[in-house]
Amino acid sequence: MNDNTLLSLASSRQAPVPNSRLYLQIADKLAQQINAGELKPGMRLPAERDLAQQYDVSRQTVREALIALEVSGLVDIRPGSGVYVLQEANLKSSILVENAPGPLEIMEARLLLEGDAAALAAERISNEELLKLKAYLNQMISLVQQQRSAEAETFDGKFHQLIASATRNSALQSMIEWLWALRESSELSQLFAEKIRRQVAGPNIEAHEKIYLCLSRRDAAGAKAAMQSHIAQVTEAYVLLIGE
Amino acid sequence: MNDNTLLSLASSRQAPVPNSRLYLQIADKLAQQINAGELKPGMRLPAERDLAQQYDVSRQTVREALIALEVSGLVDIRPGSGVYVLQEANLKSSILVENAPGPLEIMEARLLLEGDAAALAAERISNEELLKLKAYLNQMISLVQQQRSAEAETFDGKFHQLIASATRNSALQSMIEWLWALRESSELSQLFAEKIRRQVAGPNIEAHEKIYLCLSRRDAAGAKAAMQSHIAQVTEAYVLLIGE
DNA sequence: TCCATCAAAGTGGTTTGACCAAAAATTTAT
DNA sequence: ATAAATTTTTGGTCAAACCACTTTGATGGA
Repeated sequence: MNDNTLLSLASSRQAPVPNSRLYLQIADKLAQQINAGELKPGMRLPAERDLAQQYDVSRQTVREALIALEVSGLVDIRPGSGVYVLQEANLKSSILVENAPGPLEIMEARLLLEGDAAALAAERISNEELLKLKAYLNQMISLVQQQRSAEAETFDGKFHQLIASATRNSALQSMIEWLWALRESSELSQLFAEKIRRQVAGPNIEAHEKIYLCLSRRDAAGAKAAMQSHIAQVTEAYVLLIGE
Repeated sequence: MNDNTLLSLASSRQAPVPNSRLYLQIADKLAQQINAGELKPGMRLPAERDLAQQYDVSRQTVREALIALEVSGLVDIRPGSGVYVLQEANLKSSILVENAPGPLEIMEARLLLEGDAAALAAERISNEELLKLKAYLNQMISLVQQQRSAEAETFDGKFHQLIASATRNSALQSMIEWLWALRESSELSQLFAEKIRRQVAGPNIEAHEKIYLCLSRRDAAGAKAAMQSHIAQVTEAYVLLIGE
């Protein structure tokens, strides 16, 4: 019965102690009214001040409850206007990634995505960004020469991230960020990176220089080819490791 | 091929429209740190009072941001103890928070990603999947003939999703799913889709047939070209709408 | 009468500062 | 060394303001 629509951390059905957090109780009550159809889509809820009085809590608590509802997709908060019911059947499909992609899948996706991104970036990158890119490259070179490959890799990441940002496409940028984060959160990928770090001095300087060169020349096709060749090379190292 | 002429009303990460709601800005910053891996799972965030000082906002605002993150499933708030990071590398979170990519950004990303995906799929798709694809296509045709364009579009989505799945690359698949989910969660994109639905009968059957044909022939280059031409056409319709 | 304009009221957004209860860290007593 | 008592830290809640924006409605001229 106690549906506890939001954040049902509770496995216990009828916990004598309801959620200790008041704003979640309020959020649940409102969510139940919405799901029960008492509050129909399009309707405006009472003002925060009224809800506070109605449930005998502070306005602040009501606000927190409403924010929870908004993030859940149940209501739409319109500043200066009010809070409006959006939907009653909340059956949106979760887009959660259950089975994390493997290292090779990540690299294949990077090959395609970052290749395209490099081509786009070549046409859209600003001179300031090119300077920043060059700076990253120099840091990378310096750190590699000092055998500090681990630190050099952080600039490797920044280098690629900056190119993603230069595409002026936040969707592309988000996806590339995600792929890198995946790599860092994957044990297997980390293991590969570790092994490779022992074998080679650090990030491939020449490959990055070539990418930078193509970008500075606004050579989209060249940048794409250079980026894909770079990533393919790293992937190759992965494959060799697996072969062992 | 790379139709980079897509004008970019791009809202880059650098200069996002400062959402008037401060707590969403804070939530976004924290979410980005989590997704970027700066805040790793299990880590405890600074105390609310510290975060408030760090971001130069009130503690109340920080609380609201944290509640949004909790409902999003990124953090776990433990009263009396602290706020802990739950997961990272979750593309979903980018939808819940602001800074959602615009319609044209989404389409540009789809052009690149789904183009590559079609090429990969041409080489890897199974006969069973081809049959399923054909079935989707037939349903689409039938629904379009009955003027039920809205329903036809659901099979449009399934069609593209199946191709993404046929790449055998879960990273690619997740990203394409994410792009579609973005489109559906974006008011502006929905508006566009609605307007287009009134103008045209429904999904472009010929374009989908051509894609299917190339896939069945295992023609990677052809599939990529067909897919990109298809998406470019839809994008073109968007651009025309903006022109009005 | 109509309607553009502007003032007032309503609404969410944010700040400040205070107090509480529970968890965690520290000290004290055994 | 262990257990108990105490202090500190942390999130949870309340309160009273003020702000910016939206909505409403009254006003006044055409």
